[in-house]
Amino acid sequence: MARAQTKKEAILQAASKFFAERGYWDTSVSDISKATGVAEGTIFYHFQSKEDLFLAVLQKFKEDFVGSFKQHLQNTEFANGLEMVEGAISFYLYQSSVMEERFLLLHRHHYYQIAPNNPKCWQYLEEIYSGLISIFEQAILRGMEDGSIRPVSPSKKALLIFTLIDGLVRLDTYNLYQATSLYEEVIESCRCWLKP
Amino acid sequence: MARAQTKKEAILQAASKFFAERGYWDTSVSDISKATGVAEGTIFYHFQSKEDLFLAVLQKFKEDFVGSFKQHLQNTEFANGLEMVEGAISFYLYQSSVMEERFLLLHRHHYYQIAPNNPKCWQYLEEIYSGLISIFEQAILRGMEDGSIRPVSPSKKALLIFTLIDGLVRLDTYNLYQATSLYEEVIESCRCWLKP
Amino acid sequence: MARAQTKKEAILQAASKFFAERGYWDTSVSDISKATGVAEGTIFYHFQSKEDLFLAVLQKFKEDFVGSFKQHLQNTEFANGLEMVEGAISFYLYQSSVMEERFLLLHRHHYYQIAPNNPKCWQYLEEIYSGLISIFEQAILRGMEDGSIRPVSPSKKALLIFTLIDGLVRLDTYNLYQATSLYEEVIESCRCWLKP
Amino acid sequence: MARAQTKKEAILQAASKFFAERGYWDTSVSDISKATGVAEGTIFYHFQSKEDLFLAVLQKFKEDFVGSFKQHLQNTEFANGLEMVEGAISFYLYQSSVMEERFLLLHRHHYYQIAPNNPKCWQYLEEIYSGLISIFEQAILRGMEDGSIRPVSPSKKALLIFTLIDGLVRLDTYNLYQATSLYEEVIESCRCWLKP
DNA sequence: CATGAATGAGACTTCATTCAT
DNA sequence: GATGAATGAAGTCTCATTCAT
Repeated sequence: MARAQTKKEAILQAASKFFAERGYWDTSVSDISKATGVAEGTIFYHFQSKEDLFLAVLQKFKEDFVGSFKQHLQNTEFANGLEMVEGAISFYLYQSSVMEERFLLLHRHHYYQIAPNNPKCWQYLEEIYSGLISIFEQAILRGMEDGSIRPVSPSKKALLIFTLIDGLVRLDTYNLYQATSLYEEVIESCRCWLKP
Repeated sequence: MARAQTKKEAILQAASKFFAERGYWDTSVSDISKATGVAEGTIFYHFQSKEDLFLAVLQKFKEDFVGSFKQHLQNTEFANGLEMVEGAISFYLYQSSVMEERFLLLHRHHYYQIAPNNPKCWQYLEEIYSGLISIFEQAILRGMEDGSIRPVSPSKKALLIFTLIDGLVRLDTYNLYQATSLYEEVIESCRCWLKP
Repeated sequence: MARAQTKKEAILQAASKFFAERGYWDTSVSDISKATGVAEGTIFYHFQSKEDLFLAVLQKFKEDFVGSFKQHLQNTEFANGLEMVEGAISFYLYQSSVMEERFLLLHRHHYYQIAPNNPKCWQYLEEIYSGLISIFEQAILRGMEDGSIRPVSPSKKALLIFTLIDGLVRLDTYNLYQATSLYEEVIESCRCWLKP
Repeated sequence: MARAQTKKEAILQAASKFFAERGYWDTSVSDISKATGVAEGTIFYHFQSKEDLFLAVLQKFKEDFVGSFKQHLQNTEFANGLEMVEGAISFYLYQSSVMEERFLLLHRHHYYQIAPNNPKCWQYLEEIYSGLISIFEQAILRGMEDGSIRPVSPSKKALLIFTLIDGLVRLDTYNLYQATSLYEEVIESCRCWLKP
């Protein structure tokens, strides 16, 4: 993690870590204060409220994660659309093993306690999910164009694929199943859905 | 919801509802007390602690949900294993539309804050998941025997199918996507994985 | 401890033990109920309140302890008054090493929180102390008559001797000093006060 | 009592008074809050817990009382060691009549419920007692050197003398006996133990 | 910009006591 | 005689938030 340049950044970083690892309700403003060495008052100087801080963390997460995902795929050469889908799956599963923290933040449930009464939270959440799903959708579209993928409903299949791999990561994060060990099976199963 | 016969049942019912809808941390014992008309002290007379109450809710959920699922499949005639898999998928998705509360309880994240320090919570959680997944596994095994399903790894495919539909229900519950509208697509996709 | 014949006795015995070992405030009626297998309601059937139960324990203590002390001295032959004083000291220190529980009850401070508002508690307490002190006083009187003790104020010296050995037992009970190891020194010191 | 300069001091003073007069268990944090006009939350801001507050009170007591005792003896001229012992006895008995509160805190039993599980409490307690006893021990040593006291075991006699006068103060505080009226008798009795 | 003492509402929990059975 | 479910007041403690500096 890059060293924070300002107190505001330090707060954001620590909050990110705590919210991901312990969850929203189990993280106190005092925890963040102690971990950063920043006074409690200062946190409320930079962020209107704890909820506001959470939203800032969520926004940063959205930009970082969805952005880095898109960028990775743009910087990589894929022979065709099918391989791009597989590349996206790989990247997602790989990220989950090296950056568990990020996924914990995504899979924590606290959104759904804040979101119903907070349009902004709701908006970020939708943007994250549709951002991720659209990545798969576009890969499928490309595959249909280049013939590596048979004619399917791109949006529906993208949704299914995303749901599948996100669900696996979740089971993994909770230590219920060593789901990522299913890597070959997952790739194979998705290929089965898409190949001509 | 059936009217509770005893105060203990009433507490259990109200706690179930609150934990599912609001989550563990956002439900106070006082909330349950007010909703049931039972004194706070009475709740602690019947349950050692709030966490103990949560465990009782979880156990009841396990017995009710996994039990009713298994029973439904036993009471229904299926032409072959593949149809049994599809029946299980249908039942799961149907349940999610009529008993949203149950799935909210299943998908809440609070387990994962309690489970690490509470073996019993962990045990219930594992039993719920392995109970549900084994339902699919057995249907696949039957299908492989009667030839309606091609040779696959039953445990791996069962895990994938469960992950897929459970993930869809989750997105639905959160109102992110009208995932159950994908019913036909899901059935078709799973058939693609299994048919000979 | 003799097995209790009635529930009331069982309550009294368990309460005695708990009040001595844990103190009044750290003993709950529920503790006594669990330890005896007697229902909580039953305790309040036999004793008006927790304070009332405490008073019953105190009264029993008074009768048992002061009584057994007096009896021991009556049943023992002493060559003269001085030896009787020494015998009383021995008995007190010996009791403290074999029946620590009794002394804990005596030395616990809770009396002084109950006594100010409860004449009965006050009365028991005075009776216990004056009972014990009068034992020493009478031995001194006997010693002055038979010439084994020089002329002193019996009441004052009795009070000093009692204070001394009771204080030592207290330090011992608290594990602050191995006070009973001072046995020889104590006997010698008291003899110094009394010998002709 | 000096007027408190800060809220923390005010809390400490009020806690001191309550713990001494009513004891630990019969003093609630709310009592201290009401008596000082300080919010309950503030008490927990300055002291981690009620037990922590008690420890702070105990430490202050140790420093104040043992310190002022030692200082008094240093600032007073004594003809010899025996007179110094008598001076210490006088000071102790005098203090008990003018600063009853201090002795109540010392004689309360609550230490012995906290100390077994709290090394710091245990340490303070030992320091208080050994501090007080060593005062008498040093006076005896001086007396043995200057010949005003006959050869005795300084540590054992110091312990006996302390136990005696501390026990008397306790009986006095509890209003069981007007023990300080025994002043002459006590002095005479100790002299009997020590004089050549 | 930043601080940290102070707050008070509300959290979980304990417990002596009551009362219908 | 005996029970145990039920109570509610009171306990300790947490925490997001405010405000004077």
